[in-house]
Amino acid sequence: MLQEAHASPTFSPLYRQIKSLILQGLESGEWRPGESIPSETELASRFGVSQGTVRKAIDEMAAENLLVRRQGKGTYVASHNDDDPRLMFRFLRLVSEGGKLEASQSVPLECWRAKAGQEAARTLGIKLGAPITIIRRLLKFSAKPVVIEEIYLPGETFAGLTLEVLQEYQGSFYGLIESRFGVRMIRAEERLRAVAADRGSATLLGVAAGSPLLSVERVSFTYGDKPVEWRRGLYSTADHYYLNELF
Amino acid sequence: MLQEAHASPTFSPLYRQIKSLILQGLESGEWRPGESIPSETELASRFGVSQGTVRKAIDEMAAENLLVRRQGKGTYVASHNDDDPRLMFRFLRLVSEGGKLEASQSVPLECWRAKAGQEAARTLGIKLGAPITIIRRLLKFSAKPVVIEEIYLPGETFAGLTLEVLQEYQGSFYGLIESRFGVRMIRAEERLRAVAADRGSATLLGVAAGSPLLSVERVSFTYGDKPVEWRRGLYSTADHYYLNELF
DNA sequence: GAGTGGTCTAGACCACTCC
DNA sequence: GAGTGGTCTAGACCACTCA
Repeated sequence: MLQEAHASPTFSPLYRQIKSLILQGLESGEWRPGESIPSETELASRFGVSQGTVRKAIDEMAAENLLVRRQGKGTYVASHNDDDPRLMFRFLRLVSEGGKLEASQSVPLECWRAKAGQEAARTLGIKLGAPITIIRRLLKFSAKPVVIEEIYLPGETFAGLTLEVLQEYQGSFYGLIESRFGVRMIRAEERLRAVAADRGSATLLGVAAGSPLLSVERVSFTYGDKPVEWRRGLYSTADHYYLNELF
Repeated sequence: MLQEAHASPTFSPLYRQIKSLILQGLESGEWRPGESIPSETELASRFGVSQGTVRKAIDEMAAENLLVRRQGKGTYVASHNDDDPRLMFRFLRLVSEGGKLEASQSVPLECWRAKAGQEAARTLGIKLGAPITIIRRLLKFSAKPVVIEEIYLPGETFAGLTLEVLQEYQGSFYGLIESRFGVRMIRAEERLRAVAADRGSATLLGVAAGSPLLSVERVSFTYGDKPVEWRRGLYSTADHYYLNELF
């Protein structure tokens, strides 16, 4: 079953093999977001390795935000539907000028089907003309509109997504995607530029047309580095800023 | 010397105590950037703990980019004067539209002394009116100006810094700071906004006045979370973008 | 008190680098 | 071949959670 540690020319340490076995369990849905995975000793005996080896595998996955360890309780599959708002809005980097944490509110505006254009097809890795779902929404902080964004999703996977569903759901967008469609976002890339506000966006955000806005383009990935979301947001950075930590 | 693992109410595991001992060695200059620290076995016997405990301490420090492990050779103090450009320009997130790696070139414009104003004093944690050094410089990619920035440094520490020194130095700015003044940047926070180009910046960047620019404000920290640099950059994002990975 | 993750140890062996 | 970091094991004990 398991590769001998040093037998192969494409050498991969045992704990990485264990890691990818656990990953398989996550991908296949054997352990769902929010649930606990088996204990370290249980996994060790199941895979026929020592507890320390399982531990190292889990350590890495916890560092990648795939798993969450809770001492005395167990190890859990990370979820966007968590009590902790830092996990819930993991990907939102926008902070108010004062620095205090503000509750953000999502206001879905539209949701419709379309066919993938050149760019959407390329970034989402689907065929040109394949069905996609597009969402337009507004993000408000303290009742003030701060972000307007469009979200592009591969249509096959998200067939049941409607404006009503979006309006009803309490919690983060990724929480919805996860619990309703079983798709877990685990990683994203953002490309930031400064752009001038077009008329429509300016009106929605309550700024003058042509005023500078922060353009944030995001591609999100699920297991296996598969892209499953492409979005473009325009951020009004008068009273808020995009915070990034560098290490 | 070392705290018994479980004796104190302010419990701190052994490997964290080892970690802070190694950190002391870095802060005090016992081991300098680019040099190797003693081997794990050596440190283990010196601190009277097992190799595994030292290993865990070093693991964390390597994850924080304070140390670099090199199998078969040893563990080295991370440096901004490294062959690897990913370490050299660790904090620069700007990428050209094509995505290909471009050589960036720094063009120092001015360097003068001043007294800290309200904002500089607060962010750098120094007294109002304390001496500071200000640098203005241009960053070029493929000979095109893309970034104009001003850098504020607490003056005491960087007394010998002049325009000539900046012009002569080959390598990254943090490399210079590190080798010439012994100050290691280990962490930074960036605040991003979209702003309109003022006349002067527009001219230098070769864009129209009023066109949108990405404002990047950075505070850099050295050991002990002490702020030692405040800079504000204006990025022209016509042919480049700011790339950020989210996990 | 049973079960979980968290820490620490001691020892064996492998992979890599350099002489 | 000597020395370094990298992997793996087995076992002990601690801290935390929950019933």
